[in-house]
Amino acid sequence: MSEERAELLKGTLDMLILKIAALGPIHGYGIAQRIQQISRDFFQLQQGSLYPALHRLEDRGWLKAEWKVTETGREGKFYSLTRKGRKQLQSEVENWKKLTGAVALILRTAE
Amino acid sequence: MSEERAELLKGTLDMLILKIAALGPIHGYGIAQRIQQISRDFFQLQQGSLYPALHRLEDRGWLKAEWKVTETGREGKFYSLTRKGRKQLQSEVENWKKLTGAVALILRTAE
DNA sequence: GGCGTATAGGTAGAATAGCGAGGTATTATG
DNA sequence: CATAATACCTCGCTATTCTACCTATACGCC
Repeated sequence: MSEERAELLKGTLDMLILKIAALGPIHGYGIAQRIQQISRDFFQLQQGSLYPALHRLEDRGWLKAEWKVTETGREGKFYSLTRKGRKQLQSEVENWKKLTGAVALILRTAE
Repeated sequence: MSEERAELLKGTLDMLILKIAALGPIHGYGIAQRIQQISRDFFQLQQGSLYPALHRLEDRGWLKAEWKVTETGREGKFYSLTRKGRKQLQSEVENWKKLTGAVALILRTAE
């Protein structure tokens, strides 16, 4: 019954991954670490969510991947945004702002 | 290919319904209308989402329902928050703030 | 040398949410 | 009398996320 569950990300995952990848080529494992660090441990991205998401984004033509060697000397799949991915990120951010704005309107409603 | 799709609510639906119901007993159809109005048409709650959600919230003991007659003279199922529902709403709002805060941190990250 | 941990990749199956499409019935309006 | 709006509902599909697994390599430590 201990409620220490790892906080989940409701549909924002794609946007967050695209945003991190937009900062420069980065491998999957690194994306998860970055998201966790920047969010101050709020988001704890599971590998079972991470990798399927990366493949999904690649399939949709928003990310492209390239195998390279990391600083730590192992093989890693480095992802970067395509032009389509950059557009997608823009539109997702825009929609996110509208959505949070709409939610705020409702939450602000007084009794 | 016209992109006039009805905007969706990513996991915020329960919170929004609870919030509207917290304003006073209201029937399902009215909840959908209110959400749409207050959000300035951003959220267009479909009935196929609405009613299953209401039943879900009732099953979990967050809403209680009562049949009454509406102002327009028909039968309607009026929902109001239980004590548990009030707690749930509080915690969902709190979590929502944390989540949007965490997302903001990541989106704010400069190139 | 051997062991554990962190790093790096992945899959499979289950649960869940939301949506589209369909249905019923009543009241109001032209 | 037909249509729109109100009010309730269900079924089946899809997409997303999670849990639980699996593999392999590099590094530090005993």
